[in-house]
Amino acid sequence: MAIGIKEIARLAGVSTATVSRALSQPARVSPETRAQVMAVVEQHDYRANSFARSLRVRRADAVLALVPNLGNPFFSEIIAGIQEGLAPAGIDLLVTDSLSQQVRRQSPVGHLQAARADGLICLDGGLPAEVLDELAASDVAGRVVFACEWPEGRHFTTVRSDNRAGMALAVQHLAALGHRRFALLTGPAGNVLTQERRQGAVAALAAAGLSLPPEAIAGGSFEIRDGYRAAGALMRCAERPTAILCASDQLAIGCISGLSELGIRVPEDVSVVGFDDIALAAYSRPPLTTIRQDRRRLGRSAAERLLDSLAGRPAAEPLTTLPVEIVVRRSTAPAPGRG
Amino acid sequence: MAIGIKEIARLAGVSTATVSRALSQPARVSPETRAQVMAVVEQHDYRANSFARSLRVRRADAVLALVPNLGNPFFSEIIAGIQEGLAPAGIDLLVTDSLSQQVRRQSPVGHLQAARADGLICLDGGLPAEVLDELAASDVAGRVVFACEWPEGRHFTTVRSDNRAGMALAVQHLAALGHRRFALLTGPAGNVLTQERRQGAVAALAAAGLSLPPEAIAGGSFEIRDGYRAAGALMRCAERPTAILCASDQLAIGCISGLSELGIRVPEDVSVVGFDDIALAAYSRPPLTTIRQDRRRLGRSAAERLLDSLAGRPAAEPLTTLPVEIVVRRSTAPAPGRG
DNA sequence: CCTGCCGATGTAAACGATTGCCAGCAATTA
DNA sequence: TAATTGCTGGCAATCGTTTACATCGGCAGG
Repeated sequence: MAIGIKEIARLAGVSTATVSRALSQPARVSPETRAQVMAVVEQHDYRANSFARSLRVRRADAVLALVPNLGNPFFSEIIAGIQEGLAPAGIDLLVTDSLSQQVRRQSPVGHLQAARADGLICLDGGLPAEVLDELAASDVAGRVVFACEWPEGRHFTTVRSDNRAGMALAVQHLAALGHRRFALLTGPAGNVLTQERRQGAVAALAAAGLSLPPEAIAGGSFEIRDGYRAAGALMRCAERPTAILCASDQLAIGCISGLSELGIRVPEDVSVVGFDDIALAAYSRPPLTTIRQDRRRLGRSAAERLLDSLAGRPAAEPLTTLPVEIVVRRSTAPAPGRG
Repeated sequence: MAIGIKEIARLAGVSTATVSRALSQPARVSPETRAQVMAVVEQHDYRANSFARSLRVRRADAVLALVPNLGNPFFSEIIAGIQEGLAPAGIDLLVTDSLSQQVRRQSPVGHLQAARADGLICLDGGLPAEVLDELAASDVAGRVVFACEWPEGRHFTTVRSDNRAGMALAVQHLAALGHRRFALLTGPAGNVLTQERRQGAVAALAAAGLSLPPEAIAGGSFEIRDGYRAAGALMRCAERPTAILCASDQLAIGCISGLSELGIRVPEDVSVVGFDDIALAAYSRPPLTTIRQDRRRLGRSAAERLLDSLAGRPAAEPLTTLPVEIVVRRSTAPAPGRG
């Protein structure tokens, strides 16, 4: 089918070694020979078989990204960032999701063991312990980077946003608007982002002399639907909150939607802050005040970290924390009665 | 580093041939031998080097998905569907975007030529002609499937949604509500979906005895921002439309946002219909009436089509058109004055 | 003129699996 | 008893590269 190096060598009247060298280390062959080889190469647009090459050099030139759920649009921007970081190095990107891995009972480490990928970028902080143990094995750990989420109590290279600082920004913004009664819509239980953001919120509230009563905490996923559902629950609190902190923009949008069903106006009656700044945040009604995390940069940074590590220049600091910022739009306003 | 088949063979006291057979054709070795081999295999959790295997069997067990823009969340669901269709067959998914390919001046065909991927699923209908020519080459064409978008005037295997029927459903719904003055927010010029959807709209309007004046057509991308911008333009029409057909949900959401800035209420003053039924459509305000296309199924179907084709059972019909349906929510209402 | 060196090229051995072919052996059949 | 059949398992070629090492002129220095 496809033409091979032997045939190119024959047509150019040189040995296969020379063809190989003409392509990968041009300085090693004389200009005339190189031109001669290149002519034949281009004429047949020959491309070296990547498997033979990978087999020989023991390098896949590919990395695997493991995503909790490929269908979740939240991750697309991160994936794009990863791709962006990988492309200049000519590294290919394989993707798969944790779900299908589990279903097929195979571990992502398989790809590394089979030499199919040189490294792994993992966006799922909730991997089972036995998988984490595999990843922590000495010959694998150096080829793994966690991005966005990460498993607790482990020591993998990790790139993440400053989740606590983000929640602190949200709290400060709302407190400055005079809000005193807060509620929190959290993500899934056990998720590390849920915990970080909650702790960030609690700490910032404490710093402002405020607290978060247990009944003012709802949620349980990052999904729109749960934001919608939780709106009702929060409004049944004895002390109705005037400000709702959400662990994701999706939760915030669902929540606003649920509030409006109840005849509660945002931001007049209640202020809502999201987290992430997804594309739609600016165009939801009302436009959402939220914490922006640069997901593309997160991905790019993870890719670069991994590339460094694969090239044998491990970062001094295994933990990279990217800054976040607050984007004030129109879902937040002064607390009622302080107009 | 990783253990090889030779070592496994030695430890199990058999030849490499037997190890290979024990793993890939268990029936070919006796139960005792198999057990013996498997014990050693599991003890070292040996995984055959995928490159050596691919080199020998001349199969990558991987396909490449080419996406116009990885960062666009619209595609994530399709990608998830592709992965879903590929996983049962044990095929890996490589992804890249058209943009980074262009920047690096390399064609996606390169991956096929280099034997890195067995096939290509292309979500970008706007590839340059020379790339399409490469793809149409006889030894490549059978390994390519277009999904969602497709290039016109070519004969690639294609899986798509019934875009025309979708627009017809939208028109019929609005016409039944008494609307007579329509506007259309289109996607990017030259995009095949833009054309299909426009033609679907025009045809359905004609069937209802209605027409679409040129000044009632705006847009130019599928992005939110352009929906927002276009809202103003449409409202400056001499004959203000009472119904706006949008080529994407993002356009619709942007448009509604723009209309609300102008003090125009949806659906009281103007009805708006989207296209796609993205996750947020149900939770935007008002909840969006839209045409649902099953993006996951689209991806799955494309993967299956490609797998069939790679396995040498090409479909009788190169074109697969998936049904769409209308989801009526609250962004549409009877035309003003017909309460 | 000889020696040594250097740059350009070729030779051939890996890389790690799969698989066609064949041999050995036991069980079945004539 | 001899011949046939069927099942196991080993040998070795093969997939298409890369690269260590050998080779071969040519040229400069002695």
